[in-house]
Amino acid sequence: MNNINLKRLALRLNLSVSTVSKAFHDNYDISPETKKRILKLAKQLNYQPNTFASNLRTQKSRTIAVVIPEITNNFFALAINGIESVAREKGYHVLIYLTHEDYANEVSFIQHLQSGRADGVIISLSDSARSVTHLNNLRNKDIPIVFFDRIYDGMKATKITTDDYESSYNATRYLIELGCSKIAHFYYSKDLSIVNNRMKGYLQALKDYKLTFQKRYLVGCSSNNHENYQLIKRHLTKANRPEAIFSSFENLAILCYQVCEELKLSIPGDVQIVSFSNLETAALLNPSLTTITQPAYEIGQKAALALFQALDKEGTGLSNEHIVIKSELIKRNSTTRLENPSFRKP
Amino acid sequence: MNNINLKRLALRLNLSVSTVSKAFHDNYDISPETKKRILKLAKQLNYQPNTFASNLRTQKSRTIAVVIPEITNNFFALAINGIESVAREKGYHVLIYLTHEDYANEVSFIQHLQSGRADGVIISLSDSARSVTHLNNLRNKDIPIVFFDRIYDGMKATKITTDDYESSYNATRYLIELGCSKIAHFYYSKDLSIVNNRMKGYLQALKDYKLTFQKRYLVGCSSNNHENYQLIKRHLTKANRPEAIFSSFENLAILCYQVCEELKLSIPGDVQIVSFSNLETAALLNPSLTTITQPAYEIGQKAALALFQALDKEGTGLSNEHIVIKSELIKRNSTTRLENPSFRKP
DNA sequence: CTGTTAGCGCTTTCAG
DNA sequence: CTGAAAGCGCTAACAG
Repeated sequence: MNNINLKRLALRLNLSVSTVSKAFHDNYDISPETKKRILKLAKQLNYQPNTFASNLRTQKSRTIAVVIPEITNNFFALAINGIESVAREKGYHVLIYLTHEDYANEVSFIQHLQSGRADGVIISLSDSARSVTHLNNLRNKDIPIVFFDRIYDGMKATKITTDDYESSYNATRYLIELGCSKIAHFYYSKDLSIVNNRMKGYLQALKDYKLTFQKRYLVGCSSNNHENYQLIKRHLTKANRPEAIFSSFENLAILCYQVCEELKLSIPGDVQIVSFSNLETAALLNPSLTTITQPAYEIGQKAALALFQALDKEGTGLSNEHIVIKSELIKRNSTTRLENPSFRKP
Repeated sequence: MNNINLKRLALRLNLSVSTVSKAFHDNYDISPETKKRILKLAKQLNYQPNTFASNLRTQKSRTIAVVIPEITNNFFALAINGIESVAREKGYHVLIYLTHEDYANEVSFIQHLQSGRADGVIISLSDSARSVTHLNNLRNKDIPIVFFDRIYDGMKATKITTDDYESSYNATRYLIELGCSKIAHFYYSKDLSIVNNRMKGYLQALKDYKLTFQKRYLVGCSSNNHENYQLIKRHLTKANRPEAIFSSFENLAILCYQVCEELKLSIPGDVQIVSFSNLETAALLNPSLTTITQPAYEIGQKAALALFQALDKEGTGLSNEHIVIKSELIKRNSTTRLENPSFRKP
């Protein structure tokens, strides 16, 4: 083991371990020359302090954990991008945990994170999450939590969401103003806070515009896309098929596209579609997709900033702030195109 | 600090620390009843062993690091998915580092990883990577490295790529067989292994089919998409504009789409486009996009498996295997559609 | 089957 | 300005 450590470094310099250690932590009294000598040899020998030893000693990991349902989804990918950008700036490391919408995974991850592996946790709840004792356990160990998008309201913690209710309301109104009266809403995971809010916005818009709500236009989907495909197909084949679709999730909208293609329904000629979606490139490729787009990168950044704030004033009582960020209704139709496409920034 | 640890657990049970410790490491001799007692109290008190203490002691972190250029890219997102799936199965944790194609970031991440924070590293090189002393430093600390997609050939390590040369050759041939003779190739980052191989496949196909290579159809792009947009526009406005485009990267293909839209060129009527792309949904939304699609999830899995193999037989000499995985040419045109869309699996 | 003990490598107080 | 020493929490060899 030619591994270099403080002790060996000290030995070669005829200094004590503590002196050498101090050289790496500026604030200590140590003569400039010795410091220079130490740093020089350290660089030369390519010395890297052992993370675990210092973590153990200081009880800090300089690491945050991000727990999300999935990553092959532009919203979460962008959010991680935002989180990583501020974490790196602060010299923190980022652990990733993917629940794949499985509550058991979520519990096991959170349970493990009590080990101190991370100083704080940013989480977007899994689809099937119910009990939250695992989250309470974590909190009892003074590990701060920040929720984003799929939040749990019952815990004192910073939460970051978008204006799901308002944007859904506006999207529905947009469809109504286009002249549609038969507007279907496709959703799943009724237990998720966001799903609920989106549905409420939809229902309220119908109400305000005096459209009678029809139960058959409220379509709860499952997590099985093949089943969903058939379900959607059935709905678009019926005599009374909807003139417009408002979808809670991008992948449901994509299924709608595929169904329309199979059924030779033109979009937006036969059916209008508006969906939550952050898949900018998809939208760019298909000019008839109107989307509600969440500023995922900013959400990620905000979440990370909130977490660091909590870490800084640790113990001073937890923030219970609920930050709501505006999402954008991006209207497109076959004749207009997006100006200044922002590509896959940043 | 109400934090529970081995010592406190032992105290409450009137046992020694070591006995308690043994209860958590099955293989030791310890009476079934004591073990049960210990585990019971541990669960009750919600005990979680301190990661850093055991890491420090065992010199193992049960953590791997993934260093990639970006994450808002379906290829890398899927790859992480694959990596995470096998890591979780093995009880490993995953650290994420995003270089944003910046070599300085790559160096600093790798430099830090010598601290032992991770047992091994999976990396796809940054765009601008040149010197590899940082990688050598890491290797000197016996931290295994696995390369994927954007590999560095000069180091003894497992490397996983797709058949870039062959798939590019086939894609080019496909365009030729459609009757195109003026085929442009758009690329960037000539230093990347994959870019080189893709270009070679393109050139060889031209040669084999006796098409004279024209320098102006070989278009090197930059990392600035706004510049690229203009560049592509210029190329598609010229009198002698290409009949087909073969693009090394998805985002360049998307720019082509946008340019075509602006110039009112129909795809595939006026211009055929084939591109490397893993953005399945985008392809689904736009039926005229023909893609070379890499099995990113499998690549991630293979990379992780290779890394764990290296970790297992640590010191027994490094593997220098180069695994090549086939990518798929998915042909689409406006009249056919994909059968059995796999959605965003898995 | 259980306990004692010696560190892993680092930080940090305290004494010189 | 430098050094000695204690200890973070855990593991594992060794003794009993």
